[in-house]
Amino acid sequence: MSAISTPARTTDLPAAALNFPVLSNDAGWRCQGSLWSTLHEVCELLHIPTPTNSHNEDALFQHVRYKAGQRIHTIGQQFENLYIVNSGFLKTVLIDEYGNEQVLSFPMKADLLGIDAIYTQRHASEAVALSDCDVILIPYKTFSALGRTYAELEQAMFSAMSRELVREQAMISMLSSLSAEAKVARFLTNLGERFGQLGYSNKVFNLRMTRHEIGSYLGLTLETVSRTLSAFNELGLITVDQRQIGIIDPVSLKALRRLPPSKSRIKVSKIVSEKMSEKVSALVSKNLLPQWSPELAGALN
Amino acid sequence: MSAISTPARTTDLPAAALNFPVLSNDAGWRCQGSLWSTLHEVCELLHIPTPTNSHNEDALFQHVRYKAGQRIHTIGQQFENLYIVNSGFLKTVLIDEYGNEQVLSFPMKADLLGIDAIYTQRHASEAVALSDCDVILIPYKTFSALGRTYAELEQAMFSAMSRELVREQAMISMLSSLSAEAKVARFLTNLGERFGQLGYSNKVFNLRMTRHEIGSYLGLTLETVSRTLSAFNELGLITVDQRQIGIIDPVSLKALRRLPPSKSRIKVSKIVSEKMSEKVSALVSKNLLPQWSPELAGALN
DNA sequence: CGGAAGTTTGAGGCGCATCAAGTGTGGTGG
DNA sequence: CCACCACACTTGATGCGCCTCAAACTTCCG
Repeated sequence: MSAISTPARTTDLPAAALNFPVLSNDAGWRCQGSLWSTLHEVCELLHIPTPTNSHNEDALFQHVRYKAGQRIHTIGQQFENLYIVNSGFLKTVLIDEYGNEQVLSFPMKADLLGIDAIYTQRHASEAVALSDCDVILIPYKTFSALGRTYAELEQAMFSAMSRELVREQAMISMLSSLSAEAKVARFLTNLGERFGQLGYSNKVFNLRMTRHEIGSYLGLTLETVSRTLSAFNELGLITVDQRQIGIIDPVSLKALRRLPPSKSRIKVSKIVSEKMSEKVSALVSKNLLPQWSPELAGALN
Repeated sequence: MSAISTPARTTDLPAAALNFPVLSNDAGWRCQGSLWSTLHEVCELLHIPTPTNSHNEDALFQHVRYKAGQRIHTIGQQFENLYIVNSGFLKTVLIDEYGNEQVLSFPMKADLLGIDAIYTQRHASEAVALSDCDVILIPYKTFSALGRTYAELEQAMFSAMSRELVREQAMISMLSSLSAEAKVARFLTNLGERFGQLGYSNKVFNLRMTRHEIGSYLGLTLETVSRTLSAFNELGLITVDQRQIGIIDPVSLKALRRLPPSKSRIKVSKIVSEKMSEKVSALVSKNLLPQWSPELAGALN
């Protein structure tokens, strides 16, 4: 991961002369693309309405290309830009006090990066390209100014940050209450759905990340991830060929859970398992069964 | 938790007649306080600079009092207000599809509630008073309008949301990489620090939440929380008397960790444990030792 | 072609959940 | 006022889910 194969740096960036937020940092060389996007194009990418009365003389936003392995920003780096993924796949990671990586997300097209830097004015996490990427650079100063002009923009930003907050809350809930199988199952279906929203197949796709990165993201070891994928494969829920995933039975995958973690609430779990255990265990091997699923619960009423 | 002892609802709310964001929901009766705060007072509470040129004719913000057990907002409830805690202690929880509670945070004075509702315009979580509370109500419409006037306000909001994002990221990291002991230790020291910032003692304080709620927050069972507290007590790191906690050795508590979860990075862990194991294990019983702490790492160089 | 990195699979062990029983405690009603 | 009950907490016994360690295999890339 951290071994970045830095391509030979041929020339210095001419853009450094501009009073634009300077592009040079130690995260690695970036091949400066010639593409620039208008505010309208950016809004379209993010699926937010273009501000009314926006003029063409509004700022243009620079595209920057990154090769797989390069970092978009690093922890502690001065905050200057927000980033929007235009194409490619990345990961964001936290590095703890002892050098351990914690994967936080796998951003892809239309995702927004860098908002965790607003508070301290320094990036709290690191974003690394998992494939070649095209990223749109939004200078925060420019964004702020635009926000003062177009209230819709500011509103969209609040909305995006709120959504991210909710996503992380769901992550927290998942991390502390789901079994390893359920985590992997959800990971696969969520990834499929995201690919689907981007126009790709939601059934067959390539994992861009290693088992290790998946494990870090889900709070598991890479061995557990590998074993779980193999188990799903044997059960006929998915097909696995290295990083090529085919989702065969998305319904069962989504239903895959574990018993409620404790006596938090209703005490039906025991009844369910007593009534259904032999029946269920006959259906699927091990405890990879979609037990405690809505269907099951409904079937008992 | 979910068994709220709803006080006898004596009369209906007279305030429902106002065109103010209506105070009546099914979350329970609220004793309407007579207190109102100015924008200046709110900014002071949040430790953000009061907008320059702000006039006294700016909106006033209503205080609302809640008794322990009452809900400030519920999941799915229409989003109308942000809330700022003026006094008291609460918890925010997510309820999953099967009724299980997931505690997300324990807000106290100066904390902001409700920002996770901006995205969907419905509250994604539930806020419950753990003690009698005084909460300031900020109608989102009012806030938006003020934000358009005072750019500093909007900036402060972005900052607050970004901070919350970073906090949740740290939570995710902790949930997936720390041992039970380390989680509880961090929980105690963090809580102490927060009390300290509010002017209370950071060494001696009362837990306002049950072991079950702590467990939910940390991704543990209540039994494990209880056992860990007892163990810390026997080791002389803290004192425990029901919910009364005394922190005796904050340094060791903070240093308390676990080995890196895997071969994520540097491979010194083995060397460390080989060199130090007998020495360390002689110092403290079990594996409650502050191993892999900065001090230890430094001691080997 | 060789080495590094990623992946799979197995064997074994430990951390924490689970189940269970008993003790304290605060609130409620007799 | 005390008795009672629901609830919170403690502590022990047991088991299993997932981590850890290890070895072989595959893929990729210089």
